[in-house]
Amino acid sequence: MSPRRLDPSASEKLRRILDAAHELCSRCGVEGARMDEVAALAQVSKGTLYNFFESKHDLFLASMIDSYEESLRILEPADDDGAVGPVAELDRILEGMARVLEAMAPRMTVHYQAWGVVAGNDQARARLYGFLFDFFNQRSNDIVAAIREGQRNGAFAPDVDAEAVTDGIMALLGGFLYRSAFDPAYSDPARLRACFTALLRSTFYLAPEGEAGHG
Amino acid sequence: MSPRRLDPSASEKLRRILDAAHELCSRCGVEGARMDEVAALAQVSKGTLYNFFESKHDLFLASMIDSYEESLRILEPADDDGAVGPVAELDRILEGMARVLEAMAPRMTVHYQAWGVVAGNDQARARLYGFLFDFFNQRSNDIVAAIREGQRNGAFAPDVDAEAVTDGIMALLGGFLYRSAFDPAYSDPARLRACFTALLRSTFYLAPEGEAGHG
Amino acid sequence: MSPRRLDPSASEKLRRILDAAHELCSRCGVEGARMDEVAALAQVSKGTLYNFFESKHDLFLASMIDSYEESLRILEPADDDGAVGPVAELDRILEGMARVLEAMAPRMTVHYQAWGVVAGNDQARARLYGFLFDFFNQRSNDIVAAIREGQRNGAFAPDVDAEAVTDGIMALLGGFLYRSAFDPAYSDPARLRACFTALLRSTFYLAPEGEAGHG
Amino acid sequence: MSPRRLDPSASEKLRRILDAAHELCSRCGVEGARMDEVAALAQVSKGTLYNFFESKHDLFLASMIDSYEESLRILEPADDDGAVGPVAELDRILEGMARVLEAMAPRMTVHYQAWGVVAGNDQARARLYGFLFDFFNQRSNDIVAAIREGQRNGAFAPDVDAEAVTDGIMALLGGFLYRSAFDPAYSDPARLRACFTALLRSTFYLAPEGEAGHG
DNA sequence: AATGAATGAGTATTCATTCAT
DNA sequence: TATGAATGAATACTCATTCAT
Repeated sequence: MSPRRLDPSASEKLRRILDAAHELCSRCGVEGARMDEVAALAQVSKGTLYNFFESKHDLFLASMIDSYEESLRILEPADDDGAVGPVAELDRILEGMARVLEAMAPRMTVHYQAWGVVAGNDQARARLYGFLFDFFNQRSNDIVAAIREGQRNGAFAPDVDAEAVTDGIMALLGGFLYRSAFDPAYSDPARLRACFTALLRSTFYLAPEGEAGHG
Repeated sequence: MSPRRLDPSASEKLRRILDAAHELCSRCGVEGARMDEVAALAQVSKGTLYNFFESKHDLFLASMIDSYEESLRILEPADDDGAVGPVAELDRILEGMARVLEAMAPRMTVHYQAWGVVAGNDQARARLYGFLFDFFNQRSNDIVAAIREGQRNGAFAPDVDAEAVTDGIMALLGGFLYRSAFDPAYSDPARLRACFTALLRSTFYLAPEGEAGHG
Repeated sequence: MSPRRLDPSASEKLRRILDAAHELCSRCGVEGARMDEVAALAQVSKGTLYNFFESKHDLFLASMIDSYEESLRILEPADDDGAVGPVAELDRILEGMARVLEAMAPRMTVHYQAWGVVAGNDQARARLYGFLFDFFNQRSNDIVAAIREGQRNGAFAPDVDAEAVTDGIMALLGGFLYRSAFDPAYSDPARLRACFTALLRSTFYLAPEGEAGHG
Repeated sequence: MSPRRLDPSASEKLRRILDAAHELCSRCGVEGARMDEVAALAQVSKGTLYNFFESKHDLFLASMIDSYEESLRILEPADDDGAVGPVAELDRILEGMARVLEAMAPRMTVHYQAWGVVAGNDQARARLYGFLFDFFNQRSNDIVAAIREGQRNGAFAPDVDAEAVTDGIMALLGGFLYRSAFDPAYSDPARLRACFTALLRSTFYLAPEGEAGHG
């Protein structure tokens, strides 16, 4: 009879908690954030926080990894736009990165704090580092594969060191993220795209240079 | 009459304090480090710490900026090796960056914590951000100037976007630093040099491509 | 229609709860025991605990008094073995005490904690102290009565201070209980019986000394 | 120049802390006592409490063991009153026990709480139990030695089981202590002395019975 | 009556900072 | 100027108790 308003499901609560932690972390830093405030902002009691997480460190680490994941989710939906060959594939990957920069830059203050949180806690560090290591390596593998495929079918210059170029592409993203933390100009995805163009297009795309390429 | 036991000079003490702070920061994180431990490791009393610094935050911020400066000092002495033109100048800059990576990578865990320390403290943040902003912009200006000089005297391709390439070069350093924090493979300067080669040489150095360049 | 799954009777549940409390009390102490654990061990919900008891203190106090009662129950069934005079009666009482020691010694760690629980709670203290006061005084009265009866009919020496001897007998039990908490040798009923023999028999039983006694 | 009022020495502070803990323990129980209150009562800061003790448990355990020691100290000074043989020696020991009862009875509420504190903490339990075990055994050895000596030189009846009597004497003290916790009548040393007289004198002192003894 | 997730008052403990010597 | 014992504000965390289902 009563509208039986379903108790906010556990996942809704978890969402509110993670968001509250993120918000406070970006406002005051992990050290400055208090569990009382997290609870108040998430509209749950402090006890409930501890039903979801073992400790403050646990909570904030989870919040920060969640924030990474949230920022990176932007890469995924594009997977199904019928990619038409390695050039388009690489374009798609680069464009994804520009969008990742856009999504992550406002969160860098929070992300960097993760290092403070995990320093001196081997388990937490392993978890965060593992997450980042895997993310970067998976992206790298995708890029290397696209370049090799392009070299095989003649779309890309054959003498390019695919691994070095891939390292460079990933590094460009990392470098913009790094710099955006203290220089907002580098959170602009257009600026990253300009880098891609300047450093990559002329280098190894044969097409933009007409049929000539480097040779 | 008294044995005139020479007090260790203030600068020696300061050195020991900064090093102790750095050491503890890398072992336990800023939050986990205690002033007691800093004092013990630096072989001074806790009171002495407060003769040098206003607060724990001040001390660790100073330690981290000192660590940055220490890592970047490697760039400076080379300034006087009679640079013979923009190509050599750029080579020198790139080589300096490889050495900076080598020097900074082992310290990244500490450096990243700076963000945690300064979050929620406007003054400290301004100081850290200002330091980094200035460092990166000065480097960028040097590089842009070298490229423009090279374009003016025909050493570099004229159609290259000097600013975008410069952003890219700086980003490569930043990106390697970022990634080295969780993937030791990226603290290897040889890997960064390989990136420079793959992404830059063929792009805008006219020389390696003969007098032809891109067109 | 419904399968009429018989709920375990309330008394069964109560039994499980009291036993669980006792078990945890002896493992971790009252302070260390948590209601969660009691509920889990008793296989009821936490809410059910509060249907039976007002509070944690109430529950543990009840558990401890129950444990006392359980240990002392051993004294009762013997009441009906046709006692044949004060000597046999006293023997029966002493033997009962040896059996009480045997039953209580393993529970002393728990019993002593009762004082911690009731300290600072006048009502609870009154309840526990009242219980113990009554038990000891009833036993004392029984013993005094037996001795006086024996003195009246010539079985015991007439010059013995019945009250002092009774205090002594009760104290022997109390003393063994006290010491058994930290020295397991004193939980051995044979050792208590040896005390009774050494201190009591020759003192005021006329019988063992032949018809002569002390005079 | 200034009166150089010596900082209260550490031992003075320690004394105040232990006494404050004892006081609060007897008023509210260990569980009910708060560190804030201990600090206030001892006129030190909470931090100082933790300079002396690892934890609340540690502090109260130390306070309780100190309280035992304090109560038992009453036994020691008498050692040098030229004891004139085993009868006087035993009298001295028994009188010491009566005085111990007098000193300890008001502290029993606190002493019993020790069990609550050490339950579930193996190390603390070992420390408390070890202390009590040693105290009781040392007293027992003294008593057994005095009885044997008396038997050797004919002062005591030779057929008395020295160990059993000793167990009994110690148990009388323990039993009075136990009972005094809930029945103040048993904190009266005269009542314990009456027990000694009733149970011991006629039993194995040869003297009071004239040359006759038991037979 | 039974459940157990949610609550939040209560407290032990920490550690940056001070200051008498 | 150096020391380090003392301080006490600050806060993570616990767990008895409640109550909607």
